[in-house]
Amino acid sequence: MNRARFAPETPVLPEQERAGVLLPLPLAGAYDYKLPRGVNAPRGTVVAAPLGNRETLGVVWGPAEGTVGDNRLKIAEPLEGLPRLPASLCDFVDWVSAYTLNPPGAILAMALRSRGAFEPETRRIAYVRGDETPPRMSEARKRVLAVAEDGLARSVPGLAEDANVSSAVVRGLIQAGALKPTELPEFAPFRAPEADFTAAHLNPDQAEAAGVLREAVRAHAFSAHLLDGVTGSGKTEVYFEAIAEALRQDRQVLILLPEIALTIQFLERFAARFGVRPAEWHSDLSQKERRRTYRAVMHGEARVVVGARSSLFLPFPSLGLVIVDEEHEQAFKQQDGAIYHARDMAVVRARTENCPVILASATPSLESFVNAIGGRYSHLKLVNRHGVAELPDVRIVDLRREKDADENAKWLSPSLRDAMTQALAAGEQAMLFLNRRGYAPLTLCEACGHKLTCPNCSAWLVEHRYRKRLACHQCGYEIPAPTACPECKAEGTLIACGPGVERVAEEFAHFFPNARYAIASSDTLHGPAETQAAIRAFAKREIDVLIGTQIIAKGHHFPQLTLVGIIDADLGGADGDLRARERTFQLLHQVSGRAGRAEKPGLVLLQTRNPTDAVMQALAKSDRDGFYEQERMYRERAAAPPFGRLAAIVVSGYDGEQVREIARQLGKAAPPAKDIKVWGPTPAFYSLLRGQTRERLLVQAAKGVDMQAYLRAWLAQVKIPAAVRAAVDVDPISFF
DNA sequence: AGCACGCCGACT
DNA sequence: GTCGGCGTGCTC
Repeated sequence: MNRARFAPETPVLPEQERAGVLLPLPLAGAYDYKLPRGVNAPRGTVVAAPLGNRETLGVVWGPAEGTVGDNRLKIAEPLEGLPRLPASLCDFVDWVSAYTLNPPGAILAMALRSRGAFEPETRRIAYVRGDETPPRMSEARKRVLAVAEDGLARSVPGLAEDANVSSAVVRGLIQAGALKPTELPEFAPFRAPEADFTAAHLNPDQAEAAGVLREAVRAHAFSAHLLDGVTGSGKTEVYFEAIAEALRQDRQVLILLPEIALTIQFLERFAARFGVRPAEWHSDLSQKERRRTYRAVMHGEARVVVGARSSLFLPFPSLGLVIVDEEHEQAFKQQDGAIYHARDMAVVRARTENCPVILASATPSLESFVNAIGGRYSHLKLVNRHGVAELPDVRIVDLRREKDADENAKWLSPSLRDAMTQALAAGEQAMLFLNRRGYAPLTLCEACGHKLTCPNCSAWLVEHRYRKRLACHQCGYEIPAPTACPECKAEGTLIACGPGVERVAEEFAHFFPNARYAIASSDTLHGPAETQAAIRAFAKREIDVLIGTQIIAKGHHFPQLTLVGIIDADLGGADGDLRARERTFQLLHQVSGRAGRAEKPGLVLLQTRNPTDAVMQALAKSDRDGFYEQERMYRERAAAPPFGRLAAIVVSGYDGEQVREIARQLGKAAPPAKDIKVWGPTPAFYSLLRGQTRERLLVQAAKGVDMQAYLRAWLAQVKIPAAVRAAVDVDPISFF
């Protein structure tokens, strides 16, 4: 690490400064360190801190606490030549720590996640043609000089390779002065997006929303905005205008996308508007790319960053706008390590940065909807659908009533098959949607009733017939599909229960042997590349029917797609989860939105056994706001979020008995409090996951209650052994 | 998170 | 008799 150097002769000051230094480790708080004599390091200063027999990064967090004896303090040395972490980021780390009940160092670790970013820059020496002519010339030397003629700087191995000589030849030429060294910058710089690279063409709705957002960016103050517009209404163009304004104001922008939406298409769209791609931040970046991007953000050189959850913790020195696209997506909820919701934390980050935040969605989360209705967020509605005549016609197919003459038909109702026949005859495209990967979600033995389950998880093994394997979708455990029951050993008695996309495709192929179709799901055997290929083939009309999971619900506009069949609209509605209905509505609404084109509205067939259910009715009547209103009232009556508060504690570990014991102790230790109820412990939905037993406790509190204070007081009562983990999830979104 | 210290099995 | 398994505890 590049520490500051201090001459040993530095005059001794009367007092050596001490400071509280936060280390990126899950420790209870900051540690006291001495600073080198004469050094005064403000909050945010990055230091190299000795710890035990090693050295770690740390950040000056505040004044020393003084609880540890002066003689035991080690010296933390500020790293030279690097900016401090912005004070606003330090405040944000503290806030997230207090809110999620994670130690501050654990949150700081997320902000220092690029290991190499604080190492000194490596110098890269390259060579160009020098002034000297070598005293002795050879064929090999001539070739090298010929390569160098173009004036481009190359490394020694680069020159040797291009000239097809050994590096000894190159070195000889360097010695002779025929090649001279130059220093290359470590990384290619990020090019700045241009606010006015192309002009936007906005309809009046869009222009109005863009005006509000531009004004908010110019205000340099916190404000929150729900950009609420149906699929195809042009939300992206609108928030691009806010980005342009932030660029004009010389400020940085963070765009958060759910993992799945981080696509080439988005980057290209951005480049078309601003001239260059934005910087990217996500888990697949190589170490080098991380370092480059982190440093560019830290120096203010990366102006716009598009990232997944973890980009929230980047050290922007002048953040002027935060955008969360598809803000309702569950993918924003970080479930391991520190548990947090990136959408909520994005609002907090914007507040600590004193800048606006835009939440964009066609189907907002109920929380955001309530905030917008209640006036806490500005509500920017886009109602016009670009290039599409009208909303699709959504019809309910009551599976209880449809009698099927054809006994081969298990998942495709007569109505759906008829509509399909018509669409294909008219030369149009169709989509079949089922949010379930594989062939069948359950395999059981007809003879003994044994269900095939994962040995590490309390989950069924899902058959993947194409691969001839059974797989656990929780932990990745896989076995070749057995021919005999592992329990009773009977041969040929295993039967597949229920449909997955592969099985729907099989039935489709049976009824439409001449149709061209493909399956798209996130399965790794077909691979993401194959899934993208299927979607591209569909877009290019090389296939007529796309059968897939939620992967086909997002993005993409298919102009010839007029029919969407939803195989099982009830899936995911019955698990008793608080947000199950909201999620089902969001997903089905999104899938339905795929259907329709300029001249002809689309048709959506919704197969269900609960035709009177509010979700189905809202979809059939295109009554989104009615559904939200009903859901809002339901939550309000139940004092459920956002009208009440929830927290969950998940106790997990490999020793099941120990886990249950600790969970019991926690349950007993819950302090009685007015307005707070504690439920459980009960086994979690997956009571066994990756070999770990899991027990769950749920805390339900009235809206004004200080949930964190209660949880802290409670958890302090119980000693949690190292082999057991008690993970606190404030504002859980699913009850798993 | 690392890393050391500390008590119980198969080996240079 | 040691080398080494990872359980428990500490790091300013």
